[in-house]
Amino acid sequence: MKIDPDNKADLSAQIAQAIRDAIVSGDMIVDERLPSEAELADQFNVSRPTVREALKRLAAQSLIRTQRGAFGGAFVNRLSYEEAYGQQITTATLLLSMNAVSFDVACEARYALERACTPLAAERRTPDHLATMRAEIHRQGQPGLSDESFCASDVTFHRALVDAAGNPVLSYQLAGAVEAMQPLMNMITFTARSREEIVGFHSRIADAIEAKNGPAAQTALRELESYTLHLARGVMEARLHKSRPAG
Amino acid sequence: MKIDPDNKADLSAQIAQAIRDAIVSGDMIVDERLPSEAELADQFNVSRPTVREALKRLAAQSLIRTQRGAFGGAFVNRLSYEEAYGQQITTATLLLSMNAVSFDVACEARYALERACTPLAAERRTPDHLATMRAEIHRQGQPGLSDESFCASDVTFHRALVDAAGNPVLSYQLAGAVEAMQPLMNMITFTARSREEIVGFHSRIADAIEAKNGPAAQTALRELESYTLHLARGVMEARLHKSRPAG
DNA sequence: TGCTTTTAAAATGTCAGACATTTAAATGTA
DNA sequence: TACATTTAAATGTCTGACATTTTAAAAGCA
Repeated sequence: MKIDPDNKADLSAQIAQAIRDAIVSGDMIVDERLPSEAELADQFNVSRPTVREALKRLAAQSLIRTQRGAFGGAFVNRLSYEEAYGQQITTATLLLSMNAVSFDVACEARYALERACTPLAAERRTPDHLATMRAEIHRQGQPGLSDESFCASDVTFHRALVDAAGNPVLSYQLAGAVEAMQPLMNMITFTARSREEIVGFHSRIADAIEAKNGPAAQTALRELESYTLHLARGVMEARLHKSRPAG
Repeated sequence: MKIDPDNKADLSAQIAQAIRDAIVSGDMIVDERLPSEAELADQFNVSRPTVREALKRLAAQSLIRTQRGAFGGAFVNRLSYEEAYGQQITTATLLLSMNAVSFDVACEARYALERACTPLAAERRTPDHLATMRAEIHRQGQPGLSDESFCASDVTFHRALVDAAGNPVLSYQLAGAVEAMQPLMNMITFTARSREEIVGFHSRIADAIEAKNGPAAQTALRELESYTLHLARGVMEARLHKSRPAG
């Protein structure tokens, strides 16, 4: 594990990259302990603060975890699905907000991914998944539910649908797309009428999944996508008129 | 922007979180300059090295970039798709290798996501996308191509397919799944016969996309998935027998 | 001997201050 | 005016120190 002395980039970045490579390539295995900060500083011929900056970079990516005390140190971290979800969501959220991805594009991606899960979900769904979906549908029908809670319930419903596919990689991939869209969804104020419609779609989806009818679920999802887009466009238009009252 | 003095966690982690929140929530906008390290140190009542560790954490997530010199400093970074791809790929690769996701699961996820793109790709593909796909198919037919190059070409082909959908969010989502699987794919040694078959599937997919026939492309993808799984199982089995020659 | 308490050591976490390097603006000069 | 020089502000790095946490070993005691 060496660094290029001619490189102009930050030493801490180079060191982080060297260690990252060692981890990703499998040279360092899960739970293996890295040399202490002092030892790393010696190895790379840098000071301890520089090494620490490098380690913090890796910690930010959940590649390592640190433990204080004697026989503590930095250890290669087993990346859990939870941590991966978190990073995925942060990245997706930023990507959506900063690149000003349109609602249409995000919506399209989300439902396309979700439809990819439905055939598997229809095949493999457990009573647990169905129960979660039914419970959320029930909650969504409650009057007095805030828009935020309605959206949160919506997310839970769709996650249950995705999880029903029984493929953690798909769940991980979709977590970002679905959760990153939540702020955008929250901007939509759901009238009683639109909630009723959405609950209808959800019921159709749950029914289809229960009946192991993948294509029916896909059709319902497709219609839900159209409806969501329709709602969003209404909101955008209203906002546009509001900001230009003369036009 | 404040931190909890009673919190036991690393100060640098808390500071990073505070700044991250400010960025994600939109309190700090793209290209806005953060206070200098010295000023941040004052604000948070910590030393400069601690602030620096926090900033390195954010830099590792591409949330900020730093610039040296007068009027330099840390700036809120516009997360580019390229950077997001990179992080996505690193995370997905680790997730696959560390959690020992089976080839079957990864394969299933990849093709499910890819099939989600095909209807859009069939609708929107440009001559450019078709040309890329054809070029890669041609390359894959060349004798003397190494397995690594064959796999790389395979990745390029599938990325072109995904990009043809014209939805950057989908492209981003899939980059991880497809590229993270490459090391696993590289383990498979492709015989002349299997290459021929794969090229056949690829041609069918390209033809279907060109003909704007989404369902046909999906069918071909489904068969390609089965075939890939078949090849992989053969390799796994051979490896198993090799490691237990007595059995 | 066996258990509990104390102690010491090793590691990370934090701080202070200094110097090096880079960069762009401000200044001076032909 | 155009170019070279200076200067100031910021990050990058180093040294050395102290604080805190944690564990293992040593010491003390029944």
